[in-house]
Amino acid sequence: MAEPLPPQYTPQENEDPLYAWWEAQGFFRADPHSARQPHVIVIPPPNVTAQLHMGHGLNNSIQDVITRWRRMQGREALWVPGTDHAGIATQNVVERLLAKEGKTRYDLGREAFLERVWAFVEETGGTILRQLRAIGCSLDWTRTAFTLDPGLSRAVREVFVRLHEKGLVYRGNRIIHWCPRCLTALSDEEAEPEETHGRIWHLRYPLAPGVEAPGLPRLPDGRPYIVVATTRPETMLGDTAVAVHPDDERYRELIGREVDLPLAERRIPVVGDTYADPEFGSGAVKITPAHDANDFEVAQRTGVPPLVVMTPEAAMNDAVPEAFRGLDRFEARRAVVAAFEELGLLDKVEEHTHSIPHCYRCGTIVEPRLSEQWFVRMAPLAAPALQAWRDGRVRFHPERFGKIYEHWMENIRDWCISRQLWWGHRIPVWYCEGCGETVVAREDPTACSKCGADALRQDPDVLDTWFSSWLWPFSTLGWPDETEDLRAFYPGHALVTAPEILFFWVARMVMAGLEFRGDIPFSDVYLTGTVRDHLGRKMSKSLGNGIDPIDVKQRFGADALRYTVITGSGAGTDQNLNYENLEESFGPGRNFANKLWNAGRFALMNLGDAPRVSVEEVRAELELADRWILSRLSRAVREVTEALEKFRFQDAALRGYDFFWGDLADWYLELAKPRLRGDAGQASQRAARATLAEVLDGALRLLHPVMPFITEVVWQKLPRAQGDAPALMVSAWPEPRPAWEDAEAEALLEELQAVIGAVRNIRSEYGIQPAARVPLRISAASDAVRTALDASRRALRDLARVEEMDFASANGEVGATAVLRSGTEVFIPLAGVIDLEKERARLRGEIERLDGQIGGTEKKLGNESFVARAPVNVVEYERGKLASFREQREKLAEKLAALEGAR
RNA sequence: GGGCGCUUAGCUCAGCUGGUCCAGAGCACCUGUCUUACACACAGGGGGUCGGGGGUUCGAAUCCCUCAGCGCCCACCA
Repeated sequence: MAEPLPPQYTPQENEDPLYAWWEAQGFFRADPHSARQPHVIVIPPPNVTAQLHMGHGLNNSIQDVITRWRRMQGREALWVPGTDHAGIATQNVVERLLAKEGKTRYDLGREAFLERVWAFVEETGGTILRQLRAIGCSLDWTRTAFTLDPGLSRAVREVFVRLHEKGLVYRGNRIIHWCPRCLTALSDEEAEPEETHGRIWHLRYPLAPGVEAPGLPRLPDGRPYIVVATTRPETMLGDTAVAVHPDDERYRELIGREVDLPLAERRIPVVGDTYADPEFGSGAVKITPAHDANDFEVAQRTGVPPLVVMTPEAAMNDAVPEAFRGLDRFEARRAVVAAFEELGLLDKVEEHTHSIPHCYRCGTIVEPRLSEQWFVRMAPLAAPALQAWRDGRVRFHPERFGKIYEHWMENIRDWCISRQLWWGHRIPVWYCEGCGETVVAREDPTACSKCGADALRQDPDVLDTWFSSWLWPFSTLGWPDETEDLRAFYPGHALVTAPEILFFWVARMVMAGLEFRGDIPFSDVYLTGTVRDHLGRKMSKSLGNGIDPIDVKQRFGADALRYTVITGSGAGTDQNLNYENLEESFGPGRNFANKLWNAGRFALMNLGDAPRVSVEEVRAELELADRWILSRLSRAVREVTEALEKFRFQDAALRGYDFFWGDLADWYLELAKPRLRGDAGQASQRAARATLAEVLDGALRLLHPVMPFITEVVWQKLPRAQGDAPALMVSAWPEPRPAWEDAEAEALLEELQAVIGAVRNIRSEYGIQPAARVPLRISAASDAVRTALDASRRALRDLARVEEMDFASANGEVGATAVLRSGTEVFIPLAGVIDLEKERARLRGEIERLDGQIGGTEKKLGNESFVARAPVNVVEYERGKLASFREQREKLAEKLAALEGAR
């Protein structure tokens, strides 16, 4: 006889050892030689130095639900783990550490700095992978990947070279987003716009001497001027033209003439370009080609030269007059405005709200800057990726993200992939110091391919971190080699991630998959919502409003964590969790785990170690409750499976919960108790045991993907069916059993539940003591119902505490009646059960009290001065109260009438 | 400036393609109960004019229009 189990489940004692056992058994490993159909998910690689947060908790729980479900369905389920080197993010972290020592990366030099980063990564990296184990993720750890691994680095280089060979990678001098703090170029996606209140300054640029312009306003000294507007006055120091619309009557004759650029004391031309909108402002635009993307294009079209006026740190450089040199861009802004004011050239200043791009890693305002960078030509890659969505080969959950994907693909812009960082994949490009040739190569070259010189200098830049991420679905499987893994596990199936990285990552993976493997990397993209706090704010370190999943695990268990995040929101829907009240958020999951534990305990007490009897063997002995719960199970199986197939994880989990708690625990176990005790004879006991074992087993399977630990713990303790798997996690997903589905049994049991409910309600309404048993008279709605109720006398006795049951009508007796929806009438005679006199007196008292309040309320409403002063809603509130008092009174009067035998 | 999403009990959320699961669940609240699986539980109960307004329909939380609040995405209006 085993030790009796404690009445409370302790996840802390069970989870980690169980995970270790699963792993040791090799259950997480996927075999490329398997004959089973594969099912593949690649994890969105977290930053290598990241700590697990609730967002990870959510999306990894969902990935694990899918993976565990598919594995149980008999698929060769592979979930690939790994981490991302997170170029700019990780480099920033280490640079901040260095700053504490008063050093910069330049003090160390490139090599020593990289050593330092590697040391940091080795020290802190991998934490998050351990944390994923802690919450039960069934990842195949033998395939753990890192974006800077030699294999993945080779993939990166291969891709760069191939794209270069196809002419899809190019080096260009263009306006890019530049972060003056990180000192690197950023992609368009890495510059995050943020609504900002600011100003727009209107500046006067005087025309060069001798230019006639009759229509223009004039300065006090008589010179005509053009007004241009800008939100960044400091950039005027880099102006090299003023643009007007070619058809704009006001300025047409000025095109080709010049204006005197104030402060800079340069003369710049007026050019004609359709970019200038005659409707906007004065219709004239200052052109700063080196610091504005549109201006750059205008300059290209009109042949105006660019002039860089800022340093990489966004201070004014030597190209500007001495007074402004060295000033930070914002200081320079004030200085420029002040100078214009002083010169009487500040036309006006207006409040202005617009979006300003910020660096997605450090929040610094990004500066557009003319710079030489490497780009990927995206249009040719986007076309097939867009087609894949249009063909339905790639689907989004929820669907609306498809339109967002489409819009981005249709308006795709070239991707700036070079970063002026040190941490990352070095760009595989060398420049020959001899002949100036550019060498792009898979292997580090030793000599120039053109002139043979050995004086080669590698491009100092590294690649955007997403340039390795976009290859993740196949680089993790060994590409560019044709590995067994690649053949077996590409293309994959599902991808689960946050909508924030739809463009950064998801869209680009589709492009890369199609370009380099000729096939989509996955067919279904599930976008989670964002985890927020109870005030709707995004959880963040700086706000201190985060919830640590590991803390939740320690206090409530990993299953509770998973249950909460999975049931907490649907696809693309945000989830609010209160960090100040974890009990509210995670208590229900813990309680449910405890419910499973206790149902297991109950089963163990009743089934013991006896070999399991199948339901088929006792088919003839099955009773109503057995047939009912088997029918319910089959339907639950069908519905949970359908929900999973539709990526509706919330529904799947809640449906499993309802079946387990609402049907199995609340009703079946209670109905089966006396039979399991043997009160109803051996045959009935056998049938109940077989059914209990079957249904509990099925329920645990259904719930395993959501709550893997507790379900496995319980399952392991239960008697195993012949030939079953060694663990729940590798056992078979249940199938619906049409043969078990029994509409009649469901209808009859529903009726029994309604009768029991009615009796319980009456007992509670009349305050009948729990110990007291009541007689019951029933007039059944039909013969079938009558037969079923007749057979359920024991259940009525035990669950409703009925002492005797007659099929008879009330017959003028004093008591309480309930009429069920089916028409069945339930009547409890109350004489002798409660003190009728006392109850009548109580009811009369209640009615009197209500009458007083009703009268009082009416008087109040009739008071004109009150009505005149009160807001309308108060009056309506009072009316509502009055109506509810009347309703209550009516109910009480009915009850009283019944007790007076006047029905 | 475009596009999209959300707004259902005090809280967190279900309610799919309009009418037998339509007003639901869990938590919280009230009343009983330690009934030998579970008080992390059991039984019963109170509570919402489904954001406001209008419309379509025999009938709408569910479809359409509009307004408001919140949030997200995209965009070169200086």
